[in-house]
Amino acid sequence: MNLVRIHECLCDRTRLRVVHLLLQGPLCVCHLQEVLGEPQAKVSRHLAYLRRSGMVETERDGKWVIYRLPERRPPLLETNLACLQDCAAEEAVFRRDLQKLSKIRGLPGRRRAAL
Amino acid sequence: MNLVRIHECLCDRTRLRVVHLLLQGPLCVCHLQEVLGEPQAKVSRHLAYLRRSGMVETERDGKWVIYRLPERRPPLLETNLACLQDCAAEEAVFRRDLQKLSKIRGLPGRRRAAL
DNA sequence: GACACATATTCGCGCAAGCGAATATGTTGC
DNA sequence: GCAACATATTCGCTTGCGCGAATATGTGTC
Repeated sequence: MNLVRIHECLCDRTRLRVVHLLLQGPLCVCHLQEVLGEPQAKVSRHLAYLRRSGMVETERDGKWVIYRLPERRPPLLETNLACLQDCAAEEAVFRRDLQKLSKIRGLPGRRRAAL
Repeated sequence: MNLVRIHECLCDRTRLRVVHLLLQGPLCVCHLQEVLGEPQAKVSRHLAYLRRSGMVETERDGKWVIYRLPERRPPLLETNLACLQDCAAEEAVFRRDLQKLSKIRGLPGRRRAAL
């Protein structure tokens, strides 16, 4: 995980939104899809990209796959994630994503995947 | 200047080194070239990229062209530059670049471009 | 085993990036 | 005007990206 890698992960709008959402905590793919409102294949491909880059980790929970930022993060990554956290408030997309996310989470939910 | 743009600027090793160097202050192209040790056309092309993206500004001083980070920076940019400043210490390339830069600057210099 | 749901992968495409080599443009000093 | 220096641009090429469409894989349920 070097600086170039990190920025490569974040230089696409969809991936940026994904990482930002994961800053709030682990999420299953279906929740990510719902918040992003992007086609399934697209989301999945970007998640694969992030996984290959070491930006996210996965864990299977029955039918679902949970994505999370790594627990132990090297300083480089930590610093950049903190930066993203700061910056996200500045752009409307991210604020909207957070709203959508909290709605989905607040839902009575026929599934309890990825809280 | 949105977040994606910023990360696009920083997702290439050469551009990352350029921006990091410019954090130390304005520089003329020839100094940048010397520190980077990359072919002229390559440096120039990446500088053009950064200029088109609004990441850097230029000013001509006789034969030389001086590149600098914008004086007035929107918060997004400022935050990310601070982040880069923090992170650069972690990777050897950047430390080496700083050393080379100070050597060049310390030089008796047949030119006084871009201090 | 068949089905439904969740997720991943493959394919074919268009497009932009990055590169070295060559060439063009701008500036200064004679 | 010409030579020398500084910088920018163009060309032709290869490579990787992001996409939608289609298909494959994995997992619970009946």
